[in-house]
Amino acid sequence: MNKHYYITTPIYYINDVPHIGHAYTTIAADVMARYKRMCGYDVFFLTGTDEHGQKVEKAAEQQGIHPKEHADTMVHRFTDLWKVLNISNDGFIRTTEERHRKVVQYIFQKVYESGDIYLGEYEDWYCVPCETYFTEMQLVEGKCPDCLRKPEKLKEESFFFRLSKYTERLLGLLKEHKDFVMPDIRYNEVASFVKGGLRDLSVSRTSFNWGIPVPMKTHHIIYVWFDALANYLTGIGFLDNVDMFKTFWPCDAHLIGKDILRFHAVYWPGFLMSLEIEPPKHIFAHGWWTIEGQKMSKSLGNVIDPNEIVKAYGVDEFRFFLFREVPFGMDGDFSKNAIIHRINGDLANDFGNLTSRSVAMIGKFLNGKIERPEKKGGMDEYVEENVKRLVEEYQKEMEIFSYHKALHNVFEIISILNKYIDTEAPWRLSKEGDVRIKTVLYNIWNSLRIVAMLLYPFMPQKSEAIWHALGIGKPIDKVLFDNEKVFYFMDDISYIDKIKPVFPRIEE
RNA sequence: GGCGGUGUAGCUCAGAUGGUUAGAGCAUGCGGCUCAUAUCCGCAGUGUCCGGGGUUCAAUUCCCUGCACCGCCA
Repeated sequence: MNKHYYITTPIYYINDVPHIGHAYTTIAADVMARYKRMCGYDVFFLTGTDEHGQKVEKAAEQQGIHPKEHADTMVHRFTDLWKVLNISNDGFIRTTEERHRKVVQYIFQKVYESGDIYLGEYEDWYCVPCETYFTEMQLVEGKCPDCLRKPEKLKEESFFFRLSKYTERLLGLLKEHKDFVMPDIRYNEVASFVKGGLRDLSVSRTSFNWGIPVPMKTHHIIYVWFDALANYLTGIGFLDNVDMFKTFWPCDAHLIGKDILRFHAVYWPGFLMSLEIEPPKHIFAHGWWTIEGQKMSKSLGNVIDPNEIVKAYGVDEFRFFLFREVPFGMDGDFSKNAIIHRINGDLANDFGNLTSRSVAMIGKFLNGKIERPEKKGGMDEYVEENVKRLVEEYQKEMEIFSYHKALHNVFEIISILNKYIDTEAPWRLSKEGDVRIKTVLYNIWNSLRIVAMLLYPFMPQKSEAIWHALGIGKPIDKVLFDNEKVFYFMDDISYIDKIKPVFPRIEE
């Protein structure tokens, strides 16, 4: 029985222009997917697009095309970006797919039959000039918060999900699984929200048509979260591939932005409880990125296209920056200065230069091949022990999505290696004809090989490049973590010598 | 308004069941090496640990209170 791992991103709204936030969640999931594969797991990594709703309907109408046609065009903005960002997703789901329609209608029907969905009336405020709906709470002194005109009250027949019924069970779930919602701050938020009592949830609309019809009343459209969340079931074959579904469910981790926490941590397990399906194991909510210290917004015009960032700095550099700069879970700031700083400091100076000097020394002092270590001394033991220790730390941190700390441990190794070289001065050992140069360069070669592997989930291409520089031919993405985390001698390597910088400095 | 969080070096942050010189990275200054991408290594700092009060032999760390900022909810 293989180990399995199922990780998801949210499905992104097809009308949105992909930005750094979309890239962030997706890369975060990709990092974990790659890490878990390396650890020998059979991974299913799912992402996709949410293609229903009024906005899509309207956008299509304006262009005089069918909403599906509109979606078919727009979806490429996401799928193309995932190619650029080197995303290794195993599945991609679009809510307009037939397999999804079946699942959503099936579960709606089932929940309805169990009595957890009932027909009621939904009240809402609608500002005609702004063409926007508001809840009672959003109104400013009874007026539209945007134009301050008086909105009209709309009453709409709607199906409701009996969420209130699940308050106690949700509290139980939270109590038993302290890591159901991560990080801790988010757990507390969810817990206090549920403690406050839950209201039933409107799960259908009659005010637009673009969506999946309610099976027993087809002029009702199944509303956003009921439709969207179900993608996590559809994506792994809920109705059409029962074996696969059983293999991967319950989901190991839903990665999301903090804005959609409640839907994932409260509504979703509520739906699943009604369906008698196990809830996911973890919901991880990450923070937001500001741009040059400012909130990202269309009106400020500071929304950056991730494609542009990649063009300017490189994919792996971008991927690395996102998780090195800010603890995963917290908010962060993306600035030109910060990314250049990270690239020059961490990647070019510390790591890249370490790689350069190491391979150059193997070329110069050992004729391009590592040799079996002969004699130990100096920092040799210290280096091996610490690499071992830091690899273990790295693994612990990766398990709990502490990417930032995991990377910190990797850079600790890099720092030790730079000191090691300085202390042992292989150029001196060489001049003196000391055989220990074999040991020192063997240790450096091994440590670097391990470092490249540790960085692989974050920087797949650069890691592969470094393995090549180390003379290793086997593809890094097929490697097993446990086999590679130890020091070993390898005869079957190609000639190692000076290389072009893997991470060139960026001149400011 | 309710609940929760944060406030530590120029910047970003870590930290201690209370106890001798409060840490890291970056930035700054000085020194060293030459294998290396003018990279790397070493040394040097600097701090009213938000304000006030309390408990204690001893608080930046615990308690109370005030201020500021942030998050969730209403």
